[in-house]
Amino acid sequence: MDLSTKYNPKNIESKLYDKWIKLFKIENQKNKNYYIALMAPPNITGNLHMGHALQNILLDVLLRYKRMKGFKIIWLPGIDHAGIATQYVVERELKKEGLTRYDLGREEFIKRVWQWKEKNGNDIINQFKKLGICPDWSKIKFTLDKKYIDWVEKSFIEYYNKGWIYRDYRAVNFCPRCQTSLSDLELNYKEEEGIFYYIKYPIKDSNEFITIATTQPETMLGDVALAINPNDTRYLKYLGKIALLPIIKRELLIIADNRVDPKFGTGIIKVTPAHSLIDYEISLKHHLEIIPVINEQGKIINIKEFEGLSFIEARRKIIEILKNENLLEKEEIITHFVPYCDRCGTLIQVIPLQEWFLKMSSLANLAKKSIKNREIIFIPNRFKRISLNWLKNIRDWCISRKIWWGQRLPVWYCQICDNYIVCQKKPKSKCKKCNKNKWKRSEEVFDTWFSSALWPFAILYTPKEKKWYPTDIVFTARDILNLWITRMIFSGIFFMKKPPFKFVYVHPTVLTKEGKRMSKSLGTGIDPLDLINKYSIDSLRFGLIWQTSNLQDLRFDESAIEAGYKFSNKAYNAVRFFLIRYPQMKKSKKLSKKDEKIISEFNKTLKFIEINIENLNFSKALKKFYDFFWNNFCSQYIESCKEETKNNPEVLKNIIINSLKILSIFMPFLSDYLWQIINQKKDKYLINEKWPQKI
RNA sequence: GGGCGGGUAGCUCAGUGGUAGAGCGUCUCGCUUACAACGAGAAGGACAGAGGUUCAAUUCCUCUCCCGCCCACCA
Repeated sequence: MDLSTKYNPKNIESKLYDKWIKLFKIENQKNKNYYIALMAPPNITGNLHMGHALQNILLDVLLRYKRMKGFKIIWLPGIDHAGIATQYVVERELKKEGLTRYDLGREEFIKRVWQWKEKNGNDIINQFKKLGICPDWSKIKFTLDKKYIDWVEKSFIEYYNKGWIYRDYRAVNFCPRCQTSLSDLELNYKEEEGIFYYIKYPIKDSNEFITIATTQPETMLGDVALAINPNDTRYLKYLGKIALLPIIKRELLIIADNRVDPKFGTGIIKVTPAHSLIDYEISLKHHLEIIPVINEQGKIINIKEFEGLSFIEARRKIIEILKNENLLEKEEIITHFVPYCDRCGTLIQVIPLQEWFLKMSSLANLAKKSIKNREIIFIPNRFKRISLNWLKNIRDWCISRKIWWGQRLPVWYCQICDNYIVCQKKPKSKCKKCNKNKWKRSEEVFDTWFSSALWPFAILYTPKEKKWYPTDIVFTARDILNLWITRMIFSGIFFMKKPPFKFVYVHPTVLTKEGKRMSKSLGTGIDPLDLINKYSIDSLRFGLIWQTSNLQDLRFDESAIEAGYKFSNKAYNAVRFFLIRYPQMKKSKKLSKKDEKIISEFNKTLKFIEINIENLNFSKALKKFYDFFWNNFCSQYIESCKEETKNNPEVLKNIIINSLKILSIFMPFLSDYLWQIINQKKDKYLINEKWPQKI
């Protein structure tokens, strides 16, 4: 045995992983009982970031532990087509060539995205493999696999037949750059200064005015009513009267609705159902007309004097006219929250469109019930309130998107009239309304998250795979709790009659040491691959596990990775000590006091680690192991071996071997390497060993 | 407006109703035959602030102030 005094991970890590891959295969695992974990599929646009690294490393620790505890690990890897995100990236590529997606046309554009996917989509998988994690790579799934698509379509149809999916013309969030509607969760609100314009609306047949305040005066062109709070005695006298919309002179009925907050603004609102989500809801109750005045390009429509102006130009012109007519009472600078597109950062417009919606009330109740009944456990527990809170006041989910990259709705529109049919294959029958047979597939695609919501069961393609539902656990970042986790819960319960997982572990968000968000564009990102190159995979794993807590954030400190690097060497040298000191094993003797002590310390440590891994306290488990190994074992016991001739070398070997087994869930490369040396067994791997028992 | 997390050594964080701990950093001394990616030792903290409960509070309760996050239609 010829070992240098330094552990050199570089040569070892790359070779070992290739050997492990076949051990990860589900068919090659001998254990009987399943332990099933759900992988959050990364986007095909993505590059490995710290969040991925942390999430998958932690889950890998748990799964390696479970496997050694006797479970067959089911961990299916996958990638997500990520509709808007991917389309945006490819559009950006096109822009470099001076092209837009419209220059290519839909078909050609989609081809380009597929090309892009083939070229770059697997990068993320290769990067995931760098983490040393143990999913079965032979069963990789993609959200645009044929069978996956089939699940999504069938789910849509099942909801539709249940009466929960409907098509409607209504105000929705719209991104003018992406040219698509968005759900409430895909917006990013920024606090900004804005101008509150106080505008006087004359009361018909009187000299009186009432004043409303708005930050978007251009939308007044679409006003159809004014509304007060029914309990607001100041304005009750106006109830039922008619106000005249300035400039346009449209007659506006003054109505009452308790959604109006008397304390905000002047306590009176203008009702613009076309361009405000609340106003739309008010208009439903009062049967008001929708008058769209801003189109998908942000230009004014339907109003002669303003036709074709951008909404900003219209705003300027309107304010000017109001000033001239003495109808602008005042302007006030306020700070308010303004919605931007979460993907591309463009200012959101609310405009009315024909879209597809999923009724949420029943589904929300399904999810609520299972969370409240503790069929699903959030860890830490406080995170369940994020879900429950969202479900409590949820709106129907706009699931159609007008982008190109994604999965088309299984809807066929009649080319002749306004009829449509919901089904997977092109209808053969004639349209019942117009008796023609001209059907065209919808060009609308699904909200990516509709598809991701089905992930836990839509990735199960064969009868054998179908047994892998429900899963035991999912690890997630907290920013997609509702976007993804909550939606998987109700989808799973509805389609599979069981919640998709028992435990939801919410890991901290990785921030910079200064507490800033890690972001490439801000230059604050740290690339896990750089750290792997600089130290080693095991060191990265050690450092991330070390720093994990159940707090909301993790301020990343590279020194923890360094500690992992040093620890590798410590463990390596402990083994070296054994090999040098005891090249041949003598017959066993009685145990010394020191022997007994270290055995008892080991047993305590083992117990502590088991409890803490089961409870997902990864860093506590690792720190305990570190402390035991470095202080109790190396500094005390091994040191004592140098002098105490009474110590039993078998104890020394035993502790090392069992420690390597424990260490293998945290630092699998180092452990396997050392274990093979000390055991003199080639092609045997710790992942197939049993978790240590009390010595 | 509502909710949540945090404020402990220079940095990142553990921790407990009874005179404060780790990793990294700093200082001193050691290349002693597993390891200088190491060892021995040291410095360094009114545990955000105020009040309360208690024999005793960093730890429990209340309030305040900072930092961060989430939700909500604030027109």
